[in-house]
Amino acid sequence: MDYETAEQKVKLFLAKEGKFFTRERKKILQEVIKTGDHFSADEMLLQMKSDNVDVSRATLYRALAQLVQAGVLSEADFGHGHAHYEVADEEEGNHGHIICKKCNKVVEIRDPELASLFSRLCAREGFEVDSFQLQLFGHCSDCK
Amino acid sequence: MDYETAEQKVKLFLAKEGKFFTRERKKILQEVIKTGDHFSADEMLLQMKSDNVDVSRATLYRALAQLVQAGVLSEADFGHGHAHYEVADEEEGNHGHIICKKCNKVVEIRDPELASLFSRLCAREGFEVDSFQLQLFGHCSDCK
DNA sequence: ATATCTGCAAATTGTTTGCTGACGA
DNA sequence: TCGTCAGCAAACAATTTGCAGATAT
Repeated sequence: MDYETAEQKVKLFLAKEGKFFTRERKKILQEVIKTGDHFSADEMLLQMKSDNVDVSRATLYRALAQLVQAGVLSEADFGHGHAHYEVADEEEGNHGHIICKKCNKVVEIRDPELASLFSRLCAREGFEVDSFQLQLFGHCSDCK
Repeated sequence: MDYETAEQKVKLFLAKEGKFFTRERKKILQEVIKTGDHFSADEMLLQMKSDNVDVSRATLYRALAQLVQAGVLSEADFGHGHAHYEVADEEEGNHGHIICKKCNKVVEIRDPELASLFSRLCAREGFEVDSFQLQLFGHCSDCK
C-alpha cells in the first residue's frame, strides 16, 4: 500500500471517530509504510530512533492500534511473546505465514484457495468471517 | 485423547529429558484431560480449585509448557491477551478455530482439506511443516 | 545420595492508562 | 475555544525465574 492510499484511509477513519491527524500520527504512518516487512512495536521504535523520529512508546502503541482499526495494518502473533504488525493487503482477505522454528524466518503465504476454503468452512458453521490468521510452524530449507 | 495415552506420552517425554513424573504433574495431567474444552491457565487454576486439587500457579505454567512439548496439549492465541490450551488431536495435523468477535464463542474447524492445502503451500516454499494455527475471526449466527 | 521439583515472592515483558500541559480544528 | 493529544511514569496482566526446603529415583 502506498503512502497516499494509507493516509486517505487513516484520515477517513480518524475523522469518523472525531480524532485528529496529528504530526506524531503522520510520522508514525510514514515510518510504518516505509517498512516493507513485519515488525514489532520495539523494532519500530528502533527504526524510528535510527531515523531520528522521536515518538513516545505510548503514542506508538496508541497509533498502531488505530492503524489496525483503520485497516492499514494487520496484527499477527508468531508465538514470540509480542505482537507483529505488517501493512495490510489492499484487496480481499489477508495472508498467512510460515515460521521457521529454528531460525525464526517468516515467509508469507498467499493463495486464492485459502480464502475460498475458509469461507466454505465458515459458512458450514453459520459464521460470517471477515479476517483470519494462519501460522504454519516448521523448518525452512536451510534448517531442516 | 484418553488419560492412559496421555500419561504414556508424558512419561516418555519426561524420561527422555531426565525429569520426573511427580504427583503435581500427574494431578495437572488428570485435570487437563478431564477438560473437554479450551482453557486458559487461569481457568485451569479455577477448575483445580473447585476440585480441591492444589497446585501453584508457577507449577501449572511449567507443566503446561511440558505438556505442549510432549504433544499432549496444543496452544493457541485467540487474541484475548492470554494463551489458550486444548488437548491435542491424536492423529495428524491439528485443527483451526472460528472466533466470534462479539460473543467470543469458539468453534473448531476440522477438514482434511486444511492439512493437504497447507502442506502443498509449504512445499512450494521449501518448508517442512509440522503444525499450524488457524484462527478465523467473524460473527456467529447469533451475533451477525 | 543427588538431581529435580515445588511454592513463594519478586522480577520481567509487553502493553495500557491517568494525568497535565501542549496542540489541532 | 475546546476537545483531543503526547509524553511521562505508574499500573497492569500474563508469564517467568531465583531460591530454599521437599521430593523422586
